[in-house]
Amino acid sequence: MSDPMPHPLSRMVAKLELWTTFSDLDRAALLALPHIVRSLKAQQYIVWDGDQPQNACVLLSGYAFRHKIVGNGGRQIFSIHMPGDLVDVQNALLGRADHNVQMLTDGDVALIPMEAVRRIAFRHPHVGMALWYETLVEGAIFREWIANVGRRNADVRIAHLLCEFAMRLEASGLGSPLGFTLPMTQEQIADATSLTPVHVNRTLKLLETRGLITRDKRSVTIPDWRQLVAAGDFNPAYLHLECASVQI
Amino acid sequence: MSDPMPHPLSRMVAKLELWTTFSDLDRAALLALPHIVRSLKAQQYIVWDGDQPQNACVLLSGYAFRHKIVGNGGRQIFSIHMPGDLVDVQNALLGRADHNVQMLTDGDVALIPMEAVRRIAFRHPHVGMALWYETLVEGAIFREWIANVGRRNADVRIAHLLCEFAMRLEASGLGSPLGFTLPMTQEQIADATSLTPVHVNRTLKLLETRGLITRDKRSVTIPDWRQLVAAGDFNPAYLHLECASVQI
DNA sequence: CGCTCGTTTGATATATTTCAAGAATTGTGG
DNA sequence: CCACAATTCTTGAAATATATCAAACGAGCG
Repeated sequence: MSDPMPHPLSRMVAKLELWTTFSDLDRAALLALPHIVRSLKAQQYIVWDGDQPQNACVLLSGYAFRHKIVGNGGRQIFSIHMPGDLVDVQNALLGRADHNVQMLTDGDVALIPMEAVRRIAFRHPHVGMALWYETLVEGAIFREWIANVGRRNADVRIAHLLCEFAMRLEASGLGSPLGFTLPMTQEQIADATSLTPVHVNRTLKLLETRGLITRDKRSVTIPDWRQLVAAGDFNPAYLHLECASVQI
Repeated sequence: MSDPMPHPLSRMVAKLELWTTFSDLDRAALLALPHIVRSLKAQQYIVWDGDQPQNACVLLSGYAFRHKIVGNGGRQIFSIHMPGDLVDVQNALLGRADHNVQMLTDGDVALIPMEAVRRIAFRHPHVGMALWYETLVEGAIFREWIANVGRRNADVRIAHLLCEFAMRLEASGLGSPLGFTLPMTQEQIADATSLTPVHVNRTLKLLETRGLITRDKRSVTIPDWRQLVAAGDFNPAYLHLECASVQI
């Protein structure tokens, strides 16, 4: 009488349904997408900058991130992904990858032939629409990151990153948003906030001193959500989760 | 025997056709989109952060930009738009605007009821696909901006901005990419590159001293495209214009 | 248990910001 | 079309947030 094994893509479907309502047919078509599951190790690449990937990729478990290396050797991280996220349609659909997608931790991914994704978008307009929405929201998040990296100080940037991660965890129904493990080294946090590992270290310490967070290794607890939101200049509107009625 | 007055939306259609091939029906449906044309003055807002816009918006002439104001009062510009660009579907489709869209210069826009856009995306899958592509490419550009602002020095950032602008001008078939007028004040350049107006001024002067650009008021000429590309760490791959065979 | 990778801390360097004021350009009303 | 007002641009000097360099410390792993 245990839970039936959930379909590997069900988390992704649930996430897409944040944006539209699917008919049973739409849902069935999504779950019927051909795919193979791969287990990957931390640090393993899913897509390399310059690749011509043939598959879309859904993260089933673990965490992943996207990044690019610039001319002076610096690395910039663009996003952190959690289970259920479509970690790559962009590169696959556009034909040639313009950035890297890499595992942050060990985890599983599902690879879906891009042709099948294209087909489902054509034949099931609501699915196509949901994919478009997904891309639009991602764009909104990128805009916020440009502002974060461009116009906020180190402490605000990091607080903002923590708020976003917490809120997206909550929206994905993964763990508690006020106490979680941030699966990133300080160097990775630095590359996500355009800082130096050294400065990230000092700034995290500062946030802790200010009573905004508590840390133990990589686990973070947030004693007072409102305070962290204020410190991080965090306005969740850009995540467009209204309909999902995510509240912390 | 003069040119027939071109359809106001034809530039937009041409731009979308960079991403797919349309049937005559698709093209006709796009040109038949209901719309009203508005003339706007420089600085006028098209969308305010927080709005619930009911229309998508196509830029017909002039320049526009998107930006957001952060908590400390800083402004971050996310993109510069030129004629033919869809300057707003994102806010209209997502329901509530998460940033501002504003005219950079005087110009005309076409407002299209969002419902009509949604309908055409449903009924004309190739159009829906092109819109999705458009959004994906925009995401790629945002990623590059995150990297630009986050991991490059002032001189490289500004050179990169100039390269992108030149290349997109060329791709849009507007003016010459090696000599153009950048319709931005130095303060706006500062907000696009996350710098200070003062520092932009000094850095532009530096680029000029290094022989990378020549300036006269707001017009810029690029004596040697390759050199500027090198100085700006500019790799146009992220614009995904391959098919458009844009060469400078 | 030793090694590697990540974290922590200190001292110093630097790119960029801030503040301030004058010059030039653009816009505008008479 | 001129004169005044308002931006925008330019330049200098001083301040600062963050980067760089360097080294020790700690924790996980084979």
